[in-house]
Amino acid sequence: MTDRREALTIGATAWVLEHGLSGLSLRPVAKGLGTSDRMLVYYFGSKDGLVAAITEFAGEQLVAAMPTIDPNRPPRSARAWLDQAWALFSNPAIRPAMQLLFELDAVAVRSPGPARDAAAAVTERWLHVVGDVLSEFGISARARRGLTPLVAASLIGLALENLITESGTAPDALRTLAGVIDAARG
Amino acid sequence: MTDRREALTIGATAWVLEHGLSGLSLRPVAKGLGTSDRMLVYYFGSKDGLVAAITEFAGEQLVAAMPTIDPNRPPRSARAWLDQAWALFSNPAIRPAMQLLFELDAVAVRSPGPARDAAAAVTERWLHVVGDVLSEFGISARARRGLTPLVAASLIGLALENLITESGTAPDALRTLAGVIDAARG
DNA sequence: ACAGGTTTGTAGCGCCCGCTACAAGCCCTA
DNA sequence: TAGGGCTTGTAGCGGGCGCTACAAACCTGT
Repeated sequence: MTDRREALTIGATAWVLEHGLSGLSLRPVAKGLGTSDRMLVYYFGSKDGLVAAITEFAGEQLVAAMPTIDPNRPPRSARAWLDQAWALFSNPAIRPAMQLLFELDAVAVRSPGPARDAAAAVTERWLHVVGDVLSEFGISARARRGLTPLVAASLIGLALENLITESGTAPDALRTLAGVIDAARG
Repeated sequence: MTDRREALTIGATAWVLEHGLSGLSLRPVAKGLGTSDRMLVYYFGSKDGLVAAITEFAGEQLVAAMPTIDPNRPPRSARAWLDQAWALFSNPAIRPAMQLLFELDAVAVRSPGPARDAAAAVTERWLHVVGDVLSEFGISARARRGLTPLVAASLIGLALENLITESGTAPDALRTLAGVIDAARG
């Protein structure tokens, strides 16, 4: 049934969030889900099918988790939104998702396929979200053209750096970035 | 002998640049190098030893390839240096190295070990290089504090985005970033 | 109650994996 | 030239891999 397949997809994605995508093999995943490799092949056709389903679902989850603007609590400044976004990116509970994102990126960078599709969707959505936020702050379309990809790339780069080195430079960078955004409001 | 080990490390790194690090297994690598898996185990102790040697060497290579300032041809503006750095990052010949960098990052993000050490070394070196460049442009230490990690993270984020989506937003972002740097020269 | 399609369990095939035992080859010293 | 360590080739072990054949169990509509 489709329900069962969805449940397995959700469970397998959770397994991947915890254990990583790279070393995935059917039997351990199946055991973790209380089923057998036979069933995973039955529902997903092959290991590639399972991985595709996981990446697709994980991509949707990541897109849904983007730190957009809450209409009920609109941030009062660029700084406030950046802090809000950074609090999400550096939240330990979100860490597995960030790890999976960069794992997807690594696969996507080397070859096309479901991983690249998912990574590209997440990236484009992220650009869109940042663009909306900047628009909300009254930044002109002309200024947004360069500022949107700059802000989006900065946050991704800082998140990656933060996961690797924990050097703690992000707050300073975010303060500077907030100044850049404020200056663009004109 | 140590010479043989170094030669195998170099060759294995080249193999990984072409084929990726994640699916590495001894026999294909050995065949590619004209030797046997037996020899790789002999010289590196185990597969983990080989991977550690590769990541370490690749990390050194990446560090050595950073787009620092050429004293003979100092760039005349932030824009010029950014263009120079971006030309390197988006150079097709460098692409395998960028792919390996993000593959190392993905491993590093999930667990400590040689990959994290290498990735952290590359990241810190990159921060250092960017800091030097900004200093060269006469930007104060105070302004550099936030600007250095911002510029470093931006370029990494843009490089990643560029490899995944080829959306072509990087030039606009770089133009904006150049304006930010120039403004900081005060 | 029963037939027929859908779902699941058992067993195992062939393959590649990391790694090792063993012996032969090699080269340097005496 | 003989000995003895460093280096290499051959063969294979145990195990996990993706995947499949086959049959039992299950559910559903009549």
